This record gives sequence, C-alpha cells and structure tokens, in this order.
Amino acid sequence: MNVFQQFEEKIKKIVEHAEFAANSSVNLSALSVEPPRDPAHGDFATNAAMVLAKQVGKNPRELAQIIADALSRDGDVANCEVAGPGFINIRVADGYWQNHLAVILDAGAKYGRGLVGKGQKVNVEYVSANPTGPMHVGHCRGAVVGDALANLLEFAGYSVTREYVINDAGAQIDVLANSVMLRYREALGEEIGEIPSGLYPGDYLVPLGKALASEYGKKLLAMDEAARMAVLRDRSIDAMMVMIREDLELLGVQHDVFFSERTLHAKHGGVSEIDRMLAEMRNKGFVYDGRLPPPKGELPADWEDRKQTLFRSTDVGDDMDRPLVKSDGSYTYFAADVAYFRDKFVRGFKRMVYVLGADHGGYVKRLKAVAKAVAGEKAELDVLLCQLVRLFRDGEPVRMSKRSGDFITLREVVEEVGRDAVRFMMLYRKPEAPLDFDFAKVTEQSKDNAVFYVQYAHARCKSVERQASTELPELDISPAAIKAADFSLLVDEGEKSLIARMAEFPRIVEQAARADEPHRIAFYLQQLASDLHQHWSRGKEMPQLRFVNQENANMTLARLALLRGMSCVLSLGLAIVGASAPDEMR
RNA sequence: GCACCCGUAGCUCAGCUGGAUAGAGUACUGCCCUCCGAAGGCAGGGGUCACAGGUUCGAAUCCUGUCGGGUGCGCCA
Repeated sequence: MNVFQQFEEKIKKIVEHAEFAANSSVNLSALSVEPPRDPAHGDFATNAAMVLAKQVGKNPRELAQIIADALSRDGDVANCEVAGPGFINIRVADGYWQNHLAVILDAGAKYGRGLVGKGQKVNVEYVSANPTGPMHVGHCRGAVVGDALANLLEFAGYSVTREYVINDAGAQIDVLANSVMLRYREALGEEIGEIPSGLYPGDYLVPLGKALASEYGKKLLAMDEAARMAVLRDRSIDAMMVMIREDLELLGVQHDVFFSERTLHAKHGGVSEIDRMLAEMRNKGFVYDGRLPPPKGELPADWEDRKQTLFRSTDVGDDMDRPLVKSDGSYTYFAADVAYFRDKFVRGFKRMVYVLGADHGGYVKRLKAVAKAVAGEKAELDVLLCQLVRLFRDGEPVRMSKRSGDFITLREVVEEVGRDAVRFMMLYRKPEAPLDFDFAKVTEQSKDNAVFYVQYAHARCKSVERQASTELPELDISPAAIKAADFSLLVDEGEKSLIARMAEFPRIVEQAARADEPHRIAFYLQQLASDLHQHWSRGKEMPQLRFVNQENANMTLARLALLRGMSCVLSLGLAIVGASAPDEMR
C-alpha cells in the first residue's frame, strides 16, 4: 500500500464511524488522496468532503471540518486545514517522511513493486514487423512503447509474456522468396540488372543469396517450383528474423515468444487451428455465409458482389462483418487473427495488449469484437495505438523512400543517438500523440533530451558518495551503515519534499500500469530529477545544506541515505523505461 | 460518405481519468562556477485550453454539434 492509500484508509475509517454517515450508506469510491497542487498546502490533500457532501446532505466545508478534526488526532498528522470548496489539506507530523525514507531503503529494488497485478497473466504483443527486411525507424516507437509497457506491467506485479507475431503466411513472403531467388542467381554469376518493381530491392538480401549459392550451388535451379519456394521461404524468414532480433537487441528489446502465423494454417490430421476456430465460432453463431455491401468511396476495380464466409462482428461492436475466406479459398488475415486471439485465450491470458501503429487504427474495433466473441467477459483486449514518428535533422524533414529500399533503419538511428536516448525520447510523449524526432537535438546532450537530465541526477547521487569517501575516508557508507543513519537530522524542507516526491513513485507506477501508460514514468523521472537538481543547487547558496559535511559525519550519513533512496527510485524508473542508470556521465 | 486519433504559451508537449491561481521544456531577457559535476540552478514576460452548447457544487478533462489536422475503410498483411 502506498502512502496515499494509507491516508485514504484512515479517512474511510473516520467516515465510517462518523455520526453524519450513521444512517446512510456512503459510497467512497471517488475518494482520493493526492499530492497537493501547491506544496504550500501541505503534504496531502483529499476531496473526501466534496465526495460526501451530496450523499449525506451536508455542506462540504462543514463536513470537511468534521473530518479534519478527526484526522488531526491521528499520530501521523500534524494539522489539517479546510480550503477552497472543501479540500482538506493535511500536514504530516515530524518524522513522517524521515520514517518513509527507511521504508524506501528497506524495500530497495522492491520499492513500489508488485502492487497491482497479483500475478495475473498478461500478453503484450508488440513490434511484429513483417519478416521481409531489417527494422526501420517506423518500428521503433512501437518497440519501445511495448517493451516499456511490458516492463511496467511486470514491475506492477503482472505475469507478463512479451510476444512477437511473425507474419510468415502471407503473399509478402512469396515476394520475399522471389527477391531472394534473384539474389541467389546473382550470386551464381548471373547478370540480374535492375530489381523489378514488386520485389524487395534492398541490399540486405545479397548475403542471403550468397549463402544459398555456396550451400546449394545450382541445385535450387534444378528443383521444381514448389520445392524451391519452400526452401526459399524458410531460409528467408529465418534470415530476416535473425536480422530483426539483432535490431531489437540494439534497442534492448527481448521477446519471450515468437509466434509464427504459419502454425495457425498448418494442418494436423487435416485440421488447422483456423479450421478449429471456425468450427467453434460457427457453433456460437458468429460465422455465416452472406454478402457484404460494397465499400464506400471509390469502388475498387476488381470488386465483385459474391457470397462469402463472414464473421458476425457487428454483434459485438464492429462496424461491419468481416470476411474470413478469400475468393481463392484461402483464409484472410482476419481469420488468422481470430485464431491467434483464441490461441492466447487458451494459453490462459486474461489480458491481451496489442501495440499497433496508428495506421492500424481501423483495426481496433474488430479486434475488440474478436475478443468479445471468443472470450466473452473472461478476458479483455486493449490496443495501444502509436502515432507515427516524423524524422527531422536540424528542423528539416528526413525523406524516406520505400520504393528504392532507401529507408532509415532502426540500427542507424540507435547507432547514431544511442539506445537510452531513443528509448526515453519515444516515451517522452503519450503514444497517441505524433512525435517529431530530430537527430540533431536528440544527439545533443542537453535539456532537449530529458534522458541525460535524469541520468545526470543519478550520476550526481553517486558522485556525492564518491566525494564523501574522499573527504571522510573514515566514514562507513556501507548499505547497513546508511540504513542505520539518524534520519531525524533531515529537517530541511527541501530534504523532506525529496522524500515526499519519492513516495509518489509507487502511486505513479500503479496509475501508469492501470492506464497502460508507460510515458508517465518518464515524466515522473524528469520531475524527480528536477527536484534533486534544485535541492542540490541550494547548497551553493547555503553550504550547510550540502550533502557532504566534513564537520558532521552523522549529518553526512543521513544525507547519503537520502541520496541512496533517490538513486534507488531513479534507477527503478529508468529500468522501466529501459535506459541505464549510470554512476557517472562521460 | 463513415470510423478512430489529435487540437493547451511563438515552437515541442504534460496535465495524476471531474477539483484549488492550467504546468514543463525550448526560444527570448538578466543573473549564479576560488564552493559535493554549470550535462546544473534562479528570476521575468508569454494562454479565449480550436469554437458553440450541455451535464453539476466545480469542466482543459465527461456528452452533443461545428471547424481544422492525421490515419484507415471487402477478396493486403
């Protein structure tokens, strides 16, 4: 339970035993205890009286006074004030925050951990780039957001599986195989000329062509079409996935499960997973044969009105029913998607999160419909839409052309600006807002990129420890000694408010986890770092506030404890973001 | 035509799911290093929260409509 919830409980107890609530049942679900907007208002603020006023038919300020009086008798509370329309501002007793520092240090890496999820199984699916080439910048954001969300949920106590769907069953794989075939012939010495349009032109396929040439010689040419394509498909997908995994590794992204779409189509005893799903859905009444109205707007040239196998997704919130079988008899991607969701459900996940690009916005409704049809209320599906990233260099848009295979790869971006900066930048914005990414600014280690600011705060904490052991070589600064320091020496307002800020961490984690919003961690870290830098600078004007005090070893030790707590929270937050917490900046 | 996302300081964005006087960074102006790391800090100006209604003690936040920007819209994945 975090400190805010502790106060909520105190207030609930007071209300439950209060006279005004005696003969009416009160609903306290909207009750909240928050950090006050203005620090001058105290340590906590609650809306309790305003939530209750109407329920018990009393004036909110009067009610606030009653609650405030009762709350004032609590040992943790120094005083309470009624303010504005009926807020209760709470100021904690001496020693409260100092005690909380002990809580933080005792918890260490467990501080704020495991408070929400209760071990519930969650599946986070992200990246899932087509295995047709290296990852490009466009994949970056989804990769970082998905990974940070997985970190966050795991930290919050969920049992998280990070999953990547390999789209290895579609027509694009044949295109890939044909492109590789060309590179193979090239490697055998054939003159291939310009890559025909419709095939992938990128140079990244050249090594694979060579590898196949040295392994198979001319044998592939002699094979019949089907056998050759089978080899080319398998080898191409494998090679592309190796590349993609290397790219993800650069970003520090690791998946637990790579799920192959082909396994859904594969027949076992004549029946595929999709067949099974279809039978089940037909039983439930979600599959029928019928006709779809023509698409709105300009009619596609090859549109024909025909009877087809449809999924009745309109029954569960979608805009239109969706085709499951193509005119050539094969399954649509949507059919695979239903089967895939069903597979996750069977694997026991209660929550499936899909991290998708904004160009998949139109897909959200049908995915939610799938979830309802397959799992009913037994599992929920959330979609995180990441808006596009626009690339700039010194304010000028960076042009990319897919046609020529001339796109900026994820590798180029990470190698130029660094993993930590890329990750923080991608999270320093809520995902549904578009993001402008300027190479020049991100590389510049300045306030333009908050990651350095936050990392600097961590390095500063460590720097002071180094300084302390130089100036006070006799001082024992082992973790045990620091835990045993006399925290009551930390009486400065700045010191107390640093602890108060750290105490917000568990609350931020909970809120971010509930809302699937990892970016909140990044913003919190920025705030926390700012508080530290600010307090640090006060030591310039007032040397007595400096952390290291040669005349007072006990004070130094207490302040080192404060910094230990600070660096602990900073590094926990940075770990969720996926950036390092360096001991020094170079 | 329909659906989804966005519209907050000159610019880039937060805003704790309905709370108090709407906040950061950047840019501009002026300060602060014999002093634990100046990759830092302090101060100043800058706003019709796109617009119009509605819900209530209370709206940037929720609902409806309008305008503007983005992304999609059967047999692609």
